[in-house]
Amino acid sequence: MSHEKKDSLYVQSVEKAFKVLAIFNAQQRALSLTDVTKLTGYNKSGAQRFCYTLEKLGFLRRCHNSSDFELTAKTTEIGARFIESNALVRRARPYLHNLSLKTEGATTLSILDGNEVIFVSRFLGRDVLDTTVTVGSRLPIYCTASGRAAASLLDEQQLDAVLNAQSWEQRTPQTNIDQQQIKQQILGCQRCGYAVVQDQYVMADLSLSVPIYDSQSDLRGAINLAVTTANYNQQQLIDKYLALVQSTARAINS
Amino acid sequence: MSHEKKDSLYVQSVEKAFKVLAIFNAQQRALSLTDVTKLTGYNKSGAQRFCYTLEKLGFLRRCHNSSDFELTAKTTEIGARFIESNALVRRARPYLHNLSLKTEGATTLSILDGNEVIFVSRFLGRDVLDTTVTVGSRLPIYCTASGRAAASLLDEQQLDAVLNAQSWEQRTPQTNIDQQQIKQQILGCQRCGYAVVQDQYVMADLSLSVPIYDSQSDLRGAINLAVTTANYNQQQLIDKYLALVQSTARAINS
DNA sequence: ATACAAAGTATTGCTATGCGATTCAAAGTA
DNA sequence: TACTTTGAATCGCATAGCAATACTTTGTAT
Repeated sequence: MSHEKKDSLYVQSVEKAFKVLAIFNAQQRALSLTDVTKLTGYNKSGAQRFCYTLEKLGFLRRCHNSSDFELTAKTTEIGARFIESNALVRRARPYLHNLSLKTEGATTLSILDGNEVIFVSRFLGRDVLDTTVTVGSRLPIYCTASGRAAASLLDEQQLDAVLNAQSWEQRTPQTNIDQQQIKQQILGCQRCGYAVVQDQYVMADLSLSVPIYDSQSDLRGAINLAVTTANYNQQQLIDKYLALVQSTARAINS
Repeated sequence: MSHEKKDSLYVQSVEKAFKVLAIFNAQQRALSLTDVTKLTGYNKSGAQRFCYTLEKLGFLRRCHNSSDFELTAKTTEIGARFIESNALVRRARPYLHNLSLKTEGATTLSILDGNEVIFVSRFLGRDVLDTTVTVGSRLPIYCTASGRAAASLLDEQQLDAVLNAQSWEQRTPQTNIDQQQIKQQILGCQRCGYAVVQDQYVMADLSLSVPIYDSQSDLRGAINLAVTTANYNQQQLIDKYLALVQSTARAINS
């Protein structure tokens, strides 16, 4: 993160504040001041100042009956304005909704951001394991269909850079963490125009993704249809819905 | 916002950075540096410094083929961690999903934040006008069922304060902006335990809300079922679904 | 109960950081 | 080509943010 920014325009306090917000997550929902010092590396004064400021601004609050801090609903506001304003997201939404209704699967639009994709639109159908992933969730490239499809829009040099930066965790017993194999699969997506991934990020998840490139905004991403392995296998999914997902992507792209 | 904070713990740069992010919205998606100076009141240098910093941090980027700034998908990340970590949101999600599937309407969970509610979970059904509102959207109390239901959990003094702070816009030709009448309606919700609102925020929207209080976290909010006036009138909606929405709320509360 | 430890809160003086004025460069207009 | 407007870079100065420390509260062990 802080690559020796001796940059006179760079306001360090802003980075520090965001770093405090960034240490909160599902595993660390409630953090004391001393937790914050440990997780950020700041000293007591710094942690105190930034927590205090973020509390005043309404992005942190004290947990009920405790002096610990937690995120507030207000943290969702900034991102919501992105979602509401982004042309690609707005354009894609009705198509994704429709696709979810027709297939009863979960549909998402993701956008490539750095070495991961971020979910920016999501519709859950009947046939879906509702995991905790939501709009705003950041997911790796190597073990998600969305990630692989989006990454297939990169040239080989960019792709290598992105793959080198993956954390390569064994998320499920099935997760393939062989970088060379994944690279070949993504290059395969480049040719066939879609990615299918099963049991790689969570078990029982079977996903079919098609890349999306918005030339207007120069954003790379993918739309994804997720179903459960209880109801489909890979071939069935492709046979039944590949054409539909691809035509949805075409509609969004135009 | 900046109520004379001569507070030595308060880091003003953080506030300034968030203010820059806050000027972006659906109407103002792409802003030049001079736009930013005008909308924030900062001078050229300040606007430059904060835009530069936020760009480095990845929350702003340049629009394609332009020097204007726009929000990035990364802005959704902080909020996503709230959504993923908040106990109430996690608990409510499957119930809301179910309610949406059963009714084919759109369901939401909102949380009271200051003088508005914020959508923190949302499921769209078949029968729904997909507006631009999403998770993270901030909505007024006076003209939404969610807002009124949530506000019905406040005592009279708090309620008056919240109502006094509303902006009382005539959002549709039907919007009731009579503060006294709205107050009476919210006091009515307190007694009957639900709120029904039609055509107040957008036309053709018909919503039924029940308040939610999470004693664990001391959060006040509401769940909402929205359908279109094309398919239901108020009485039909109540007859058909009030009991279901109420039992959903009970399930979430326990 | 009392002493002790640990965590949170408040204060203060110092200086590095962020400030705004200004200059420089580029792009768009007439 | 001159002129206007906007964005990028530079630079001393003062103040905003810093770390140390003192104070207060809460929890724990004796």
